[in-house]
Amino acid sequence: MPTLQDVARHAGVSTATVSKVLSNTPYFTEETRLKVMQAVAALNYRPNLAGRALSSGKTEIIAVVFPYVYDALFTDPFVLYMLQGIEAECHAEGYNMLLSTPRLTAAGPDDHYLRLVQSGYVEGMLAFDNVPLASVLGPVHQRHIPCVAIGYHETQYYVRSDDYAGGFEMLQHIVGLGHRRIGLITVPEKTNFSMDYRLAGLRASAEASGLDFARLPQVSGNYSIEGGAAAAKRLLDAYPELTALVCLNDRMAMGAVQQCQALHRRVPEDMAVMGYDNIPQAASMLPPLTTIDQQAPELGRTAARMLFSLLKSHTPEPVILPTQLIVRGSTIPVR
Amino acid sequence: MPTLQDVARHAGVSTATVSKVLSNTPYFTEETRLKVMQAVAALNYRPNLAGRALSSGKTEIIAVVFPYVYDALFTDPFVLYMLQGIEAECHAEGYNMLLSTPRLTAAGPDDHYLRLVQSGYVEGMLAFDNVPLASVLGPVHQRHIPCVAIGYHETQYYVRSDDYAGGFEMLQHIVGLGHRRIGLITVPEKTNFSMDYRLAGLRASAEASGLDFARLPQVSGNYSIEGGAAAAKRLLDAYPELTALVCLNDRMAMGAVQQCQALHRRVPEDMAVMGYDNIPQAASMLPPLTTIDQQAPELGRTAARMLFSLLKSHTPEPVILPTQLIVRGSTIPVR
DNA sequence: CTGAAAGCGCTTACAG
DNA sequence: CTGAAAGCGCTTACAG
Repeated sequence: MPTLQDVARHAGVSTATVSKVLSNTPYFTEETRLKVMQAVAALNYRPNLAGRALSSGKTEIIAVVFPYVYDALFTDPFVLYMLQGIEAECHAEGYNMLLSTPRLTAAGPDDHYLRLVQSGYVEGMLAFDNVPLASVLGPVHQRHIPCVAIGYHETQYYVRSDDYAGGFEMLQHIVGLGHRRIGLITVPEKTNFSMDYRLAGLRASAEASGLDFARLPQVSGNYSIEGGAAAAKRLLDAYPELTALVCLNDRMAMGAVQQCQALHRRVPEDMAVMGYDNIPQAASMLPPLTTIDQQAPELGRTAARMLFSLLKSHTPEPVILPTQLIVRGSTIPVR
Repeated sequence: MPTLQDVARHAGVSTATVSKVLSNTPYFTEETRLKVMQAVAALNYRPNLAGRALSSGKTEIIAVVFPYVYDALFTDPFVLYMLQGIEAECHAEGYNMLLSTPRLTAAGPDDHYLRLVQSGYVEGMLAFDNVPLASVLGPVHQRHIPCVAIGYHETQYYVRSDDYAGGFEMLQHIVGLGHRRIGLITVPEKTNFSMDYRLAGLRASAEASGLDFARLPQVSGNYSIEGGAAAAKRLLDAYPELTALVCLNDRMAMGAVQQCQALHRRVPEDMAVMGYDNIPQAASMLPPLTTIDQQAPELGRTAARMLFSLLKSHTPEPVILPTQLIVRGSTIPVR
């Protein structure tokens, strides 16, 4: 592969000149600029990023960190959806995404991750940091690597979706439709901060409506479609009088809808079902799913934008993205 | 951050010694080895990968390339599912994945991608190269970067799923259940090699069964759930006598099932519906979807294994992964 | 406006 | 068994 040296030789200038012309330093005559660009084109030169990284620290790589816990990472469409927003920004800025999937235990992230963080390879990090068990940010802060977190662990730069408000809105919608016999499909507490805040929003909403939250039947569904279906079955068996199921994510809601149909309860006529996330599939279910949009692509996009702002030595403000109620066919007024 | 120099000083040896000890070169006394390791631990040293990359070309990074065409990349669970297999191997080998998503047009991949390929940053590549429009491999071969392709473009090292056999098996199953009035939900030809081969398999199977393939009603569904639903509607409106719908992927099959239910055709009693891919959601639909398993995680895992084999200077054989018919509740014998 | 030279942090023949 | 030294391909004060 041709190097800077080759270009310099070909253009009859010094390597310093080539380097500066290529990084758009002003103060060059049009003539030398032209000579350089022609040599670059003639040799089809592209910079060796390892060389650049070593001398300047610029690698044009950011790490996107998704801790590898539960099955979420590779089965939740939400992940891919958020990645879409990150990709869009990276592409616009000419950066590459390095996908890091540390194994996370109470002792912290694994060694492979530590190695990456301290490798000098990544200019910045975007960390999905939402597991109460442990944060992935410790080693990042220690090395002073610019980082934006998506989640609730304490840190300077972060983006969050307003899960509390989303949870609040959710129950408000259901109650507004006249439902009072409401079953909740949740997840084990303290596995994910967002889920805990959604639940807190539900609780506040229930109390604001004069419902006794502690009395609402609640079963944990473990995130998946199957988990949602199983939870729905347990709820409906034990509480046949229910008229609405409120699920903390769309996948569990999908399972709940299927389970209702299998038990010959029509959705929405006999049972209102509501999800959370607004994953792409939610709109194309039958019936289409009422849900809370947490703007997954925008979440990723905003975090990426903040990171690039940081890399340009600005100090962006944390962002809490609003949620939005999306009413579709799976919820109608109670009969 | 501490450097090799720091470690050498701390241990009272040369940098060459530290470097060699860390790369497990033999011929060192237990004593110096110990001194080095203690210094490494004391300083919490981790190698700077840019330095290593520059001097040895080893970066511990492979690029995973998914061309950005259609909506597939960020909406198809299949992508994430395959990535899971790749991640597993990378993690085992201590490598990192750089996710590259070149915009692909007939003129080839975009400039950002070319820059990456020639950056000296990636030790090897795993390319999802399956779009007839253009290949992403040109610049990779030109720079002699070790590369394994997942797809049908011509290249030395590749992994494919046996789409032709899968297509064949598919129709064979449906015909074996006694169905003769079969509608096909496909995609536009020449947008994706795998799809074309599945279709070729269907054709061969039809002919082997004495069916006139050209006469089977066929509508293009454009990959998505909505596309599948719309295609199913057009088929059932025009050909109410159909008893089976064969869909070239699971997402379209999901849409087809929903459409059937919306039109009050019960699945599987009134209409058998079959998909292809065996994405995670297929098993948890209602009814669960009969499909062809193309072993997505194994596809990614095999490709990654081949690449690591290449990086160790072996010459792996191309692999064609067998497909497997997964019979679930969405297909039963014709009445 | 342009260039000589040092340096980023590693690895690797080559000597001994 | 260990080390001195060159070199990987860039960038960046510093001079002029």
